[in-house]
Amino acid sequence: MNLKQLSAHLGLSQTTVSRALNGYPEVSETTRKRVMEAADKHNYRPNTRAKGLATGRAMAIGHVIPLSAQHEMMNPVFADFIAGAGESYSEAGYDMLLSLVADADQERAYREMAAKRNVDGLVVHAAKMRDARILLLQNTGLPFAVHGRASEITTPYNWLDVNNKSAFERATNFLLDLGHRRICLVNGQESMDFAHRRRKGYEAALAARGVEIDPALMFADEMTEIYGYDTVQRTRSLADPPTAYLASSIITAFGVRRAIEESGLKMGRDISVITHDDDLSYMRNGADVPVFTATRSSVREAGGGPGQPPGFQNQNPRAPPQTEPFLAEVTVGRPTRPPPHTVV
Amino acid sequence: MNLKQLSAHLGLSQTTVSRALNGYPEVSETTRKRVMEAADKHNYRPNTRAKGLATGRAMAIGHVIPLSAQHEMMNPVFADFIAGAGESYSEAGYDMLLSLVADADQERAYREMAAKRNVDGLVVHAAKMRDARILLLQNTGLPFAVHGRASEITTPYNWLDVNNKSAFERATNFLLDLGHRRICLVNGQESMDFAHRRRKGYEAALAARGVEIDPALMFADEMTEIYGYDTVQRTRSLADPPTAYLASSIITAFGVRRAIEESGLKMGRDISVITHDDDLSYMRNGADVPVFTATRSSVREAGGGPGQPPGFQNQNPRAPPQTEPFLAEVTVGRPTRPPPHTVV
DNA sequence: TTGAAAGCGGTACCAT
DNA sequence: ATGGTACCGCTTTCAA
Repeated sequence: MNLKQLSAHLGLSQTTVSRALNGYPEVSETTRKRVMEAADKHNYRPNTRAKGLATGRAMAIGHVIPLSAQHEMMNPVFADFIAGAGESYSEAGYDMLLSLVADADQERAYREMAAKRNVDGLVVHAAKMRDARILLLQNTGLPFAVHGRASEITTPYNWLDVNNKSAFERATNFLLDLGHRRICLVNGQESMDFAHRRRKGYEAALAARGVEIDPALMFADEMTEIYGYDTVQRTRSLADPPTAYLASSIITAFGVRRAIEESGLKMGRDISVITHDDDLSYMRNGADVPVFTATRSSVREAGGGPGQPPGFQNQNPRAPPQTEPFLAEVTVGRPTRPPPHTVV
Repeated sequence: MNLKQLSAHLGLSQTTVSRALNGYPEVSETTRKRVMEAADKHNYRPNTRAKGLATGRAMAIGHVIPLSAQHEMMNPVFADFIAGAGESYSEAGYDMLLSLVADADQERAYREMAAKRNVDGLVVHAAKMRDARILLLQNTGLPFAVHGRASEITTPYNWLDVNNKSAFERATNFLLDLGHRRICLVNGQESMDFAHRRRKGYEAALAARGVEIDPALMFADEMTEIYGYDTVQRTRSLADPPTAYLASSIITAFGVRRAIEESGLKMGRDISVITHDDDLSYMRNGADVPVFTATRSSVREAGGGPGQPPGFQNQNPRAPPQTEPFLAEVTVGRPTRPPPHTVV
């Protein structure tokens, strides 16, 4: 059933039916009611493509994931973000387009998206410290927002990020409070912005207590299970091995635990592991610029008015910051060896 | 730059330019070359919506994930499937539409998709034993394929599934070979088709060796970490506790391991844990029906010709079965207690 | 308050 | 080999 058929069926013009359906004020209430009921009865839905052609809007938001960061999808934060965005979009009548693009094709991919006009805007995932995509996108003119940040990019752009630094500062403080002084950071690759920020949080916590920041205890790599495993193996042979591990991903923590089991150490007594997968207190890039918001609830609350792509509109600057701490997994204990330093 | 502008620029009709660009044979090679070069130079890309309107095809495949199975996204198999599909789609000029739909809205959602015509076909994820979506979709007339199977649905439909039964049969045999006889199955909810099949595999392996199938060792629930944890706690107090755990998800295995650590048992000596997240030998639903194929490589090899939505076409029946075993995590050992039964 | 008609940006049929 | 034109389904201006 399309508009033509529906209007013929009603003995009205397409114009009137269209107006009635889209809430234009000049339609009489009786007509509108008739139209609405008929549309409902025949399960009429406007053809997205035709509507888009006529209005110039695609009614879709693209989400871009670099193929290299494909495993990002296995991240609970990502899953939550996507679910929240998806829910919000569908409420607003938008579709979500997922694009996995190979790192080499980035440029072509974005130019194509801009030219094909099948999305109204983009959300870019897995931001790197100096993310080339941002400059690329700024040149295309396609509206976009970044999930994460690119700290080394100075031109302004919209972003939404979890509070990585404070999350890791908090986690580190937690371990320090238990008496740990040799805390091993099992971090993601430093080219990823979040990993860099997490290290900053870890270092800040140590520095605040006057605990030595030992490069031999800081690791950065792709967050696989085997990486967690190897890191433990490597650090057990140190002269002064860590009494705690702070892992950046639940998968990596899995590997850490497996290695600890095999080493014969008693978890929670000899050793602690904390996986702070993410702390979902999202940060926003300012009050006076359009931002994209995530997390299920915040995406929902930011849901757009008619004609407003959700996530690309102004955000109430007085809204309280979102705080949904998300601890994927915690196993803690005090170290058995006496703390080598006095607590400051 | 649109077709009109491009053709004006070239002094040709839109028809000719369109034909040149779409590879129609009646265009002279000189003209085609001129057109191609101009299109390239001006970075021309046909407007997706206009093209779709004219051709009646959306150039997009929808992927549907029930909101209740949102955590499916954190599954490595799912990530791989999506990445493979996405890659294949973009090569064929298709987009991937992701739809997270609430369980209650299923009916409405599918009717809408069918009516809005913004996808050419659907892929349904997280199949249940008796998945109502299949009947729903069959009524809409929208082409679809199921990732997974719905064993209790008897009407024919297209599906692609991992070989859950044989994967778990294999894993169970592995443990049996090590001498284990009390193997605890930490499975997903039995309403999910894959969980049911996994149990069948587990049971088949036990039965083949004449090992008792003990309901007290079989668990089924949502595959969270705490579920794995609780299951271990619960089973340690049995008169004849398990010497091995076979977990259905890496996350659940995480919980199993944590509980074992806390119990003081020595992993790999007192106890074994095996997480067989999935065995990617995909099964196809027959040689003479259109199927959807997944896994990165198989999606790629099934990539459609022009005008053929990838994944909804005939598959070469002589293609060798895909075999990419994927063991997320294995830690094994022989049980310390003497095997209570003689090995058959 | 309603309707006719002109686009939106392509494709494809029918001529030439 | 190339071009004119109707049409895909909807929105929107202009006129009535």
